[in-house]
Amino acid sequence: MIRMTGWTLTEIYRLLYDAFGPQHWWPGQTQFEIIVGAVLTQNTNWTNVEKAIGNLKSAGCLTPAKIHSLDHARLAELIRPAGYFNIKAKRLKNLVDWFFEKYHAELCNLENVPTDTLRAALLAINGIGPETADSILLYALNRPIFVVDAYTARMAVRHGLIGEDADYEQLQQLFQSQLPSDVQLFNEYHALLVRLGKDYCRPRPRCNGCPLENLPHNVAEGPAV
DNA sequence: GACCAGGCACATC
DNA sequence: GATGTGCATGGT
Repeated sequence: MIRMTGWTLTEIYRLLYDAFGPQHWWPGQTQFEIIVGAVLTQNTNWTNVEKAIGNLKSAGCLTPAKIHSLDHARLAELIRPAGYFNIKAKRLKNLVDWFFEKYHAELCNLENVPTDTLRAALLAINGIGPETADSILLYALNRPIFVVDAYTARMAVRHGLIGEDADYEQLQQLFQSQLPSDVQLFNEYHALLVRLGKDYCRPRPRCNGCPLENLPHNVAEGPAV
């Protein structure tokens, strides 16, 4: 087991959970809403995503069939508050088109598909990268996949858990190899890391009051990963 | 007014 | 294979 900081990922999880409590992720009332949110939140503040999802709901368009049938301009208009609305409209369409053509837009048809197969299929869709695919797998489809994001990378690098040149797959492997394969744990851990990141782990870090401030770290010199 | 946010694809070298 | 750039809104 790697203990470069003297702390295991399980112990770090406990520090975060004790400090912040349960985060109740993913915010979203249905599986499909979570899937849409995963695309809309790309490089965007969640409050902007909420507005876009609100627009889709108000227009009665938060269903696979509606998004499938909407023209690009109308979809882009509805999701405008989430930013990058033209590119995200295409990405949502690509995802929903795949869901229709391959699985007839029925989530139950995904249940028996192995996680690896599903992940590869999602990654093959233009506009769905590793973080978006993994967010869908974990939060919408309840698969035990750890979601890595910029905050995860910053925390792991700054506390010496991994080298700063680590890529997405290496970071994911770090967490998945050291933690039990547990959907609820992966759900809460990622959400807690986002909470940590928002409060303390920005590109210009704040340390005072950080639940991890007593861990050996190099925050002052740490790269803005 | 600058910085940042729960990325990704594509062009260029 | 690594690096740079476009995509865009809204909060701090």
